Amino acid sequence: MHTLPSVPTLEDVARAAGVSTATVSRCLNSKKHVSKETLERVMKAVDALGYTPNFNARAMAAKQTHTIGAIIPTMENAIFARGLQAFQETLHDLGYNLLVSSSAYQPSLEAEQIKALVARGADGLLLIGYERDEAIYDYLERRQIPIVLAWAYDPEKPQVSVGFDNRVAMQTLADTVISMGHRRIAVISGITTGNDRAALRLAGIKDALASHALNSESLQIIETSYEIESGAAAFEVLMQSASRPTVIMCGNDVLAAGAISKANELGLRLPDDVSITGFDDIELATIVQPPLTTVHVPHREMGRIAGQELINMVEKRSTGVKRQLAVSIKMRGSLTQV
Amino acid sequence: MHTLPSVPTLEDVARAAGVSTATVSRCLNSKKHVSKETLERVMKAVDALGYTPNFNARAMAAKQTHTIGAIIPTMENAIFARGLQAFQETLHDLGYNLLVSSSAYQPSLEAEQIKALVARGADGLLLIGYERDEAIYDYLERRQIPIVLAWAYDPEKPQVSVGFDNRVAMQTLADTVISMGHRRIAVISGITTGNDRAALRLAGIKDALASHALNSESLQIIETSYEIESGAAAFEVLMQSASRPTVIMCGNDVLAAGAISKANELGLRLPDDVSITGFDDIELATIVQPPLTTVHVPHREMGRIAGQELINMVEKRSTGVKRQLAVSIKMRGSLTQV
DNA sequence: ACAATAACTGTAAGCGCTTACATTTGATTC
DNA sequence: GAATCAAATGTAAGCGCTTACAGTTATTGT
Repeated sequence: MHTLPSVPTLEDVARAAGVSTATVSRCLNSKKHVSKETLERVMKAVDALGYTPNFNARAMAAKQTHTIGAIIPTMENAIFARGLQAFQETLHDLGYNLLVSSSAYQPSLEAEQIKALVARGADGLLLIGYERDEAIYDYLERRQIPIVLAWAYDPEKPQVSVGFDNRVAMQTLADTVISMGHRRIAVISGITTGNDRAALRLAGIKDALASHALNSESLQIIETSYEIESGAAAFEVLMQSASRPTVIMCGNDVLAAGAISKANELGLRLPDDVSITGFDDIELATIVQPPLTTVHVPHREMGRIAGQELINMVEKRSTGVKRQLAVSIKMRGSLTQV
Repeated sequence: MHTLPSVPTLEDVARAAGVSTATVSRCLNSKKHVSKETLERVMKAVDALGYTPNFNARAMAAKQTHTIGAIIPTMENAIFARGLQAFQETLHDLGYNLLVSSSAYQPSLEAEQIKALVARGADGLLLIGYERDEAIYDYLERRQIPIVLAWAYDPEKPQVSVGFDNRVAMQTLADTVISMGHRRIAVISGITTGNDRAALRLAGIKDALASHALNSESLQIIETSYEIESGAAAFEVLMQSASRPTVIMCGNDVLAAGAISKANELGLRLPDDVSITGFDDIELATIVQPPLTTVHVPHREMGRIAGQELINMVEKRSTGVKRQLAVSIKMRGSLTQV
């Protein structure tokens, strides 16, 4: 027969060390105002009992959790992986933890997750892009929860963001494509509803067409979810159309990877039969055959800066400064002259 | 001048609805023992105030959080993505939330994360593989936190697990490889220290060699981290060796993808110049060129069953039943006769 | 008409911490 | 040696919830 597995509390530690709970708490946190001997004795008791502070109790009493929440549209592919990794490393260095959840690209789910994270006591939030209900911004404002938006940058918007101009970035890529002689351009875009990045990238392509005095009416566009299979399916549809495109510009690398793998499956020769471009420059872009021409995004830098900026706000060292990052075109084998 | 942004509490709702806090709490939770009119009135107040329950306070009072923790070795690639997705969907259906963190394949970090998740009040935990310090199992036992281990299965071990026999699975693949005439076999394995899955997969290959009366002394093995670049680097080394292998068996699909992309980069023709195999059958396996021959793992099924099993344990409906899942060999273009 | 029962609702005691404030102790100053 | 001050520690009041228990009212049976 053995005793009930009771979890040790602060009080147990205090009793074991022969001090008050306040002293134990001070040992565990500030470390100030405690004599060296006491500290040692308390720590010994902590070890002996295998004590771990109860996070929820601590959060409730201290009204801060040292945890930051992040809500990204998807975890299923690597689009946000590298940036988030850098974000989390930065937070870790600054003494914060990260809680991540995914909204599956659904605004309503995102709203839910935001509330859940706030209810859990998140000290700050990282969100992707600008587009969301005004009520959510109000909600966060009211609870004084600092947020930074990543993967987007718009000087006009009031929110603090760390990112790049999706529209101009894609326009630049499209300019390159056009200058390489392509005229029959097709687009596999992400769903633009509720996703400002997808919408802006598409707009960027249209901008480029317009600036070259090309008609964007005839631009073939398929909007589909950001998944490999969707990219593959869309590619097949586009290649069956009457006027086959000479290039297919994809809203991100995942769609492009799907397109490339479908092309290989269909026995098409890339880039001679058709050129393909992506966006993001994730690992996948270098794995596919041929390697993908894409827009390089400084994921790690973005994550790192977002982390610093957010903690600055959380610790009230700043009210947040917007940061625009530079992107660049990464030329690889999937795009060729026509 | 506007009022301080104070967050509404249960008490505020109670006051607004003209009832006691207990009643509000009942409305929000059990819904039983409350009259219809009261419920309605309370809900109206909840809406009006924009009230969201404080998770930490709730956790502390109720001693359960309806959240499950999962610690996976990495989030940087998709190895665990699909399984985890299914796991989380299952939890969601059962009314639970998921908190995920990554141990970066480091046992000490995993231990830390486990404690953090427990401190946060996780009702149960999903862990990958068996190999970890006994002290951790004791710790969890003492706090009565149910766990299920996934991605591994060993009837001898006491812990509840949902997975497959990594050793036999890899042995089966190696058998196939050998029966296709390959004799000069090389291996790119994950780091086996602290990773039972990697170690067992490697052992499986040796088993196959032994059963074909082949000498495993001459087996070339490179142990490296589970990353694309590592796979690429290891591939290059192996192909420079005096007796070039005719096949390179990789510890997982990520390493294999790295190998394949390096092969393409080097201008090698696959699978004629060298065959390559993987393990896991993640999306990447179908994207690479040629598509990867690999061991198919039923990720979604594994995640789903793990979720059900764990919640059964959390809700004390069962003390947990181990589940072995079947895997299969997926033949694709990267493996050919020699 | 009255007791017994059922259906709601309220009271208040924690849950395990942090921290403002009070107290004690020991060192320092004149 | 009394007064002053700083450092270390203790006391106790919450933080925002849940829930056992008690109390109230309405309903039912006889």
